[in-house]
Amino acid sequence: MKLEDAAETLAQLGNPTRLEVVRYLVKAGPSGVPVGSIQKQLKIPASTLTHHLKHLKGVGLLMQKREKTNLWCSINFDRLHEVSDFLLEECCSFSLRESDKVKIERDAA
Amino acid sequence: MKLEDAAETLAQLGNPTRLEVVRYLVKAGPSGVPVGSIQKQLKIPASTLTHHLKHLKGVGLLMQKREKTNLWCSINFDRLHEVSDFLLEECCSFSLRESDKVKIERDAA
DNA sequence: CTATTATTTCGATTATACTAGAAATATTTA
DNA sequence: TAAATATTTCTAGTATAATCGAAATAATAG
Repeated sequence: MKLEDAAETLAQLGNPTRLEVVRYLVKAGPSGVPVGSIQKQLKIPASTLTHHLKHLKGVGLLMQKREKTNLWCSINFDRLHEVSDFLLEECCSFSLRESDKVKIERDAA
Repeated sequence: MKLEDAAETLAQLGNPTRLEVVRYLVKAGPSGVPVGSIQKQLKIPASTLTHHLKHLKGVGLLMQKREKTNLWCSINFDRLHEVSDFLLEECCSFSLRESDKVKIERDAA
């Protein structure tokens, strides 16, 4: 993943309203939910929601599929993994959490 | 990690210049590097760099330590893990990458 | 075709972020 | 104290984003 793409994706995730939508879609799973359900559940004005969904779609985090009058939205888990991976790329040897370090010390003792 | 904090942290990571700094610091490891080294290596104007470092520090991604005239900067790996974890929280059952799915199918065959 | 439901576009307001040059401050060395 | 190096503050221009009501468009059902 290129730095510019990762930055753009992270920027889109960096809006509270959008992150709330993303979290909702993550919980919803691969089958997704209609736009209207997101709107009602999270109480986001329709026009605002459309605006944010366009952003999420723009960076490939959102997949959409029409069925009757409803537009079903689902998260692109692979894309979410990609950006998550980018953050920890090339830091393997340094990336131990404090909690993990404690665990190692305990094992050694 | 609260959604608002995660969003704010992701937003800070979402700027290309800052993400470049973060990547540089991740590669540098726990010992870190002085502000001036970042500035020369990444060719970021000093005032711009200070501005961005302040942002990164503000969300706890950056740690600083003075030594003589140099201010050494290092990444807070724990914080980086936290935000990375947030993205995939509560999606365990759905979070398999396509590549992993293929592997499972192959094992089953 | 009309009514109903779902979603998007338009338009306007308001706020916030990015950038970097110049000057200021701090810290060390001579 | 003076000079050198490192970093920050100040300031200002420019751009981009968030928000949402009202109106418009799509898609289906009756």
